[in-house]
Amino acid sequence: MKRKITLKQIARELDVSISTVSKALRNSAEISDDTKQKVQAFAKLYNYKPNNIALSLKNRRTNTIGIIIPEIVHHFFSKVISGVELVANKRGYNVIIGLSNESFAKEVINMEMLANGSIDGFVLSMSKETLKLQDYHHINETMTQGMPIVMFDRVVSDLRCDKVIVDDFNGAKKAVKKLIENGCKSIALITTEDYVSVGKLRTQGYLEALDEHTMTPKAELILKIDESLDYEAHLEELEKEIEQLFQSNPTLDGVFAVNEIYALLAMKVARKLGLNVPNDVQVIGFTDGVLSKHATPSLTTVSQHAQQMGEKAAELLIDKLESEFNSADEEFQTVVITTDLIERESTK
Amino acid sequence: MKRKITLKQIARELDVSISTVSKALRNSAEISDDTKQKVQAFAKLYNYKPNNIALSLKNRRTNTIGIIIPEIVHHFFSKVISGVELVANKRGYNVIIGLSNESFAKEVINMEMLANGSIDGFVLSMSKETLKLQDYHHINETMTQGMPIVMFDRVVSDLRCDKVIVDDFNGAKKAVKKLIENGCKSIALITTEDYVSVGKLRTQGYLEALDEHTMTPKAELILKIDESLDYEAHLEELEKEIEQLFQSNPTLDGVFAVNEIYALLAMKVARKLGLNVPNDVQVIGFTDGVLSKHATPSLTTVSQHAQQMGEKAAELLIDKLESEFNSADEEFQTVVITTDLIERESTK
DNA sequence: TTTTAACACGAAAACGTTTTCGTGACTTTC
DNA sequence: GAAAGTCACGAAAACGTTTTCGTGTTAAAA
Repeated sequence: MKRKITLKQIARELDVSISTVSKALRNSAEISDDTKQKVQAFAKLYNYKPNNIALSLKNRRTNTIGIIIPEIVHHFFSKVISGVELVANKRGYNVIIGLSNESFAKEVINMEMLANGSIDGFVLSMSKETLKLQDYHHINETMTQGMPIVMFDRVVSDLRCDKVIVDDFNGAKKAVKKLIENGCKSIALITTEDYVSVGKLRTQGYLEALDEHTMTPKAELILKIDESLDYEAHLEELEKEIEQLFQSNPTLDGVFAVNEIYALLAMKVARKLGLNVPNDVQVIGFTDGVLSKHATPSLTTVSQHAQQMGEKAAELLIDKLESEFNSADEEFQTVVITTDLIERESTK
Repeated sequence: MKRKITLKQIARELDVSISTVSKALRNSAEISDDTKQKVQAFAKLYNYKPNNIALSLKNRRTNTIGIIIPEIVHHFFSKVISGVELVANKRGYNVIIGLSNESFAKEVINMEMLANGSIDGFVLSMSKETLKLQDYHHINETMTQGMPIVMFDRVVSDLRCDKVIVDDFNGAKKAVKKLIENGCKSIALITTEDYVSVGKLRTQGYLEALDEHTMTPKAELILKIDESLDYEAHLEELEKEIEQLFQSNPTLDGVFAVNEIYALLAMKVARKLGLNVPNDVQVIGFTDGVLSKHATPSLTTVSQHAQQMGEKAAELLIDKLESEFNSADEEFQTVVITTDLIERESTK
């Protein structure tokens, strides 16, 4: 088990100084061609590669960016990572991940762990708990120490940093308008509690669309799912709630759901109640995950372009990292990724 | 934008030596209580945290593990990462990801990038291209340099390292036996080309199950999908192939597919041909992804316990890292994660 | 009083780089 | 033949730690 070879070892072996080796490898004009050749050949033979850690220490930059997300087993987030990784690699950066599991404490710990020199900057999406507690001290402290942060999707507008967000409001509005144009008269909304900014905006889009068509929103058509019975764990209760929604609104002919699972469940309930999708009731979801594409009938959704979000976030971060001179001007951008309505079989 | 504070700065500020500060913070007995208190208070005030990079350089270990996977937008792989991250964090390690996108070149580049000091060891699953080319020099070189590797899922048995694999053979066998016991007489297999070890083993399991029930396999019941038309991109062609399979085998009453997509497509085709699942034809897939759970009818699958694989792989790796003394004995384990058959609506 | 021991701290090396600044040996120039 | 310039290389500092080994001061023991 031989260790990796270092400059020092090459120097000793070739009976020159460390400086000479270093310069020879970087093709410095200071070194004679003879020596260069000798050194380079030797280095190649022993497969010398400079030690990243030593470089990081010397340069005070790691060429690594950290990404903090609530969970990774999730089509949207993994797609974002994919985008981040793509541009990071293209620009010579590595990506290190931290999962918060929607927990405030884990988010803080993870960030502190990475902020101590391991990375040059963060791309992050906040955990639900953090959003609920509205405690952003860890974010602020990190930024104060000169470490740039780019937030995406689950952002909070007060924080002074770059942001990449989805056009939740217009995405939702577009979807609901589509339902209306397709002839729906009684459109339900299945959404989350309001503290997740994303859910709130989508709700507003729903209301706005109704308003523009002079339809009055009815409280009984809006179902807010308690986050505590998050999907996977409590699918059946969730289904019951949605069934109840259908039963107490017999005229229901359209559903807009803020995520895939809610939409799929709505279709399932409809089928169970003998309703045909899309003939009796049309359904639109949010997030272009695998479920929408492979469901039967396949689901019309609002596509978020997650990969593009990741790419943009990484670009913003790296741009900031590489223009380090502007310590003063400090201007932050918010990039909005537009949504597309992908029409499939669940709408007419 | 103030930089993070260092030992040197604290030392200068408090007019003591760097050594004293370091020792005081680590509560060394060499330092008087007076000085300790002073130093610790100051450090706390300025939120001192030791610089990870400097520590890594000094200790020659980064407490970071690298994970190389073919893609991340994939339920199985993201679940594995989730498992790796879980135990890594529990044991004080960070996780850095590298995506190969199923490309040999990217796999090599990524590994070289990380192997130069950034990480202490690898968890990896090989790209299809690497498996096809059978070029493992990068793996061997990395191991020669004393960097441990744990492979999972897509492994190659010749390589001398720890491995974590799924019991593909028995998983497949169990599934097919289930179909047989449920009364299927004509069972199709939808699989991949053989060079992906995983596909090969599942095929063998299928054959073995038939054999044990003295059923003779028929070539026309085995559909090998060409990898080049991998899912997502060529869904329609794929569907046609499967439809052809159904039509040229009218007595078909069972399907075992080596992944979710193939299984879902089989159900779709069956429905299209007026066949009821599970009454006319029963279907079992492989991989416990989201699709299986949320499909209609929901899909009976062989569960791979991806998260558990990740956890186990990380444990093996960290165990090896932390027992560094055994440079000689070099014994490697192969852990087999057993599969479970999760019965849902697509079987009787 | 002298020797010894305990105490509290500092200097310096080491981890592996890059880079600045010398410096000795030649070569050129007048 | 002396001054100046070029060439090829080495010493050392710096990045931020930890740790080993002094060392000067004071208190206890002889």
